[in-house]
Amino acid sequence: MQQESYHHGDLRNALVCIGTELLNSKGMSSISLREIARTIGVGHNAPYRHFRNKQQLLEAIAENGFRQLTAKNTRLELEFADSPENQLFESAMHVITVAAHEPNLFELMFGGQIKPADCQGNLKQAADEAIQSLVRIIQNGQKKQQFIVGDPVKLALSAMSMIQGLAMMVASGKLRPVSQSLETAQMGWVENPTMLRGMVLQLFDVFLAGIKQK
Amino acid sequence: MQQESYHHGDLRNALVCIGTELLNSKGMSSISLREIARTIGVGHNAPYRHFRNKQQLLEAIAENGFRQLTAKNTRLELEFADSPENQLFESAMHVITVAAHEPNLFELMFGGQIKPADCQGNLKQAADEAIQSLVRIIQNGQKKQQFIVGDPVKLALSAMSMIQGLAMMVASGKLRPVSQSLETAQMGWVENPTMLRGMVLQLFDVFLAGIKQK
DNA sequence: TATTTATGTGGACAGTGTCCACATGTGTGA
DNA sequence: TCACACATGTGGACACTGTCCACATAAATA
Repeated sequence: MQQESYHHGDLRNALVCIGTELLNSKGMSSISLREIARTIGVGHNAPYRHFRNKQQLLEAIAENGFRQLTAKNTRLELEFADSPENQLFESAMHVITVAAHEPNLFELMFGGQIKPADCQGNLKQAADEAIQSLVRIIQNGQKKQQFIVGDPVKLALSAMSMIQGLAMMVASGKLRPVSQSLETAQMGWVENPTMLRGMVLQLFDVFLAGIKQK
Repeated sequence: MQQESYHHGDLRNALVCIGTELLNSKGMSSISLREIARTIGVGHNAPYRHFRNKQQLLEAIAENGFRQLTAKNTRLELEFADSPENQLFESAMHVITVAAHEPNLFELMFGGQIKPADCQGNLKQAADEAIQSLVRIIQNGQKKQQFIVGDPVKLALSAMSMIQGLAMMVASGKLRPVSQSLETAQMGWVENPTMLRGMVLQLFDVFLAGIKQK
């Protein structure tokens, strides 16, 4: 399985791949370039042949994440071609699922560690494409007169805020589905996917009520 | 100004205070216990007399942040006693302002570094109080029949999602106010407070449309 | 006043990101 | 085919980090 040659052959990819795994298992604050290299079985300096520094590797990992979001949204457009509302909900659900299953990747992508505006090139482009794929979903809804008229970018940003907010609370473990009374309102964890989906549906309804064409 | 005595006198407070400053200026990933200690002018081990480890100091900083949010919300209830809608908007605006001015503190509070559910004691309590102060604002609106009926906790979570999402995008520099067409839709920075407020107002409208009593 | 307790100090250790000089392959032009 | 440039990987070094330890000092207490 392991090739013993001096040159790895596909180290850049391996770094992003193992980096993502380690990010998810060890967490944002304790991930280290050296451990990634060690895991791959390569010297602690090899990564520097492919990335200028640790930050650049993190950016590559995030870029990868954004591309997957875009791809998912594009697939959803086809899968729910007749219902932009479903496209929007499933898109949200997907982001939230990522937030629940890979909270550290989610935080890397949408947290402060990485500022797409600050870095030119691939990362910024990937992030822009992700937001544009959401704008397209909004436009689908407007064309079918299911969503209110208005600047689709603003609606998309609004939707994205809602989605991000939910995802963020899920990712950071601050949301709990069952909370009947004021006294027990608290931040907590969502135990299983079914509950998660139901909860998201409920909260999403409030947002949809604001965006739906009457 | 500086007392030269062996004992600092109020080191715990100084750690939280200077820690917050350094967090905001240096950023989440490059803040260090040793530099905080150095800045205060105390040995690199002194902090360990007040916090078990770095994580606990970070939690104390976050706790402080949550308490300030709660205090702000309580003040807003009085200031806009006749308009829960204003209470809600100004509360959101405040969170978003914190996100814009102290993005690192914001990220510490709402990011994955800290999980209130995991830590008992003061931090969890402070975080719960913050969310409950928002629930109270929602209830104010329901009492005045300005907001739709329904579980106030769910509405508050929904509002919080919206607010968090906006704040997150602002904090991480992924939001830009001017983006007319699909082609130019991108993540960018918000240049000034006036624009920020206007933009938040617009996006918030979508959410309010869903929560307002008709 | 004597002693316990709270608080601060310095040294040590393993681990980190990043720089450097050097080693080893791989591909290219003569 | 061969010499050589270039891409890629290695090990050593450095400053810095979080955390542990034993020790020092001040404050509180008996």
